[in-house]
Amino acid sequence: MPQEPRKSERKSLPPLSPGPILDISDDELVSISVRDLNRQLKLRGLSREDIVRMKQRRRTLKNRGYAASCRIKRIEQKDELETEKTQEWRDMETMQEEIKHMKDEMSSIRTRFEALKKFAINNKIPIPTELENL
Amino acid sequence: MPQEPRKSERKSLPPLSPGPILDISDDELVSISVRDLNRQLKLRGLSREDIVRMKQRRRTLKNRGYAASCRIKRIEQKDELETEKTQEWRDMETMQEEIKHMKDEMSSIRTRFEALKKFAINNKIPIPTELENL
DNA sequence: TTGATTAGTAAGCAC
DNA sequence: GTGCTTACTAATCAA
Repeated sequence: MPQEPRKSERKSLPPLSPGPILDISDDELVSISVRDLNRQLKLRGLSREDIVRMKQRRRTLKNRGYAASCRIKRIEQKDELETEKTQEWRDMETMQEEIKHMKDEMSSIRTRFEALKKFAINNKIPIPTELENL
Repeated sequence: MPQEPRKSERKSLPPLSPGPILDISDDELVSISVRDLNRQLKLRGLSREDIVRMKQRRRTLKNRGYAASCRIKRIEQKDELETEKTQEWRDMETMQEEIKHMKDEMSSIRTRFEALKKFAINNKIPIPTELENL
């Protein structure tokens, strides 16, 4: 099928040339139900060949749409993956901060415990062994 | 361009029909340098039309290859994203465990500190205020 | 000219 | 039949 050259514009395409007898726009042809299409075809008494051609045009138009949704779906899934990755990255940052905070707190506790122990030693206070080590 | 029907086998495709005069396989045609191609074309005295046709066949074969690498690249990038996501998920599990472990440790320390304080109180040992609270 | 990317086409598969 | 997916072609753009 010949295609008009597309400049920098790739969104639309000239409609498929209508059949020699039944002229119907691309939009109509993809929208119409098979029942109604057959009715129109019979009504206008198209030849078997023209009918086959019209069916094929419909199929082609449908395929054009399917291909488009397939591409859209693909980039949406990719975007989704990237979004999830970004979110996970944020979550990890939060957790890293939580860990850092806890480490600081732990270190502070140990320091103060050491001070307490030194106080006990300086004041000759005996501490039970099981309480001595943190 | 007519295409042979592809059964369940979509990896290869029958070669483009060779030009009417210079017969060369698809593989050779895409591999050969422009220089050598021109040389062969001149050598065999092909008509201008045949030359154009041969050039176009070469371009088409090249495009076939480009399209293939493009598809491969796309799925590789997707795999890469998924692999990274999996790794991040593992990292987060590790960090969760680290946090849990630290929480346990912190809780243990507080418990023992309380025991120590109770010991001091029971033994009437005065502890400086600044050492009293963890 | 080459390589990459996009929309569109046709084929095959699954439902 | 319908819808989706894939390989391929042609057009277009960038280098």
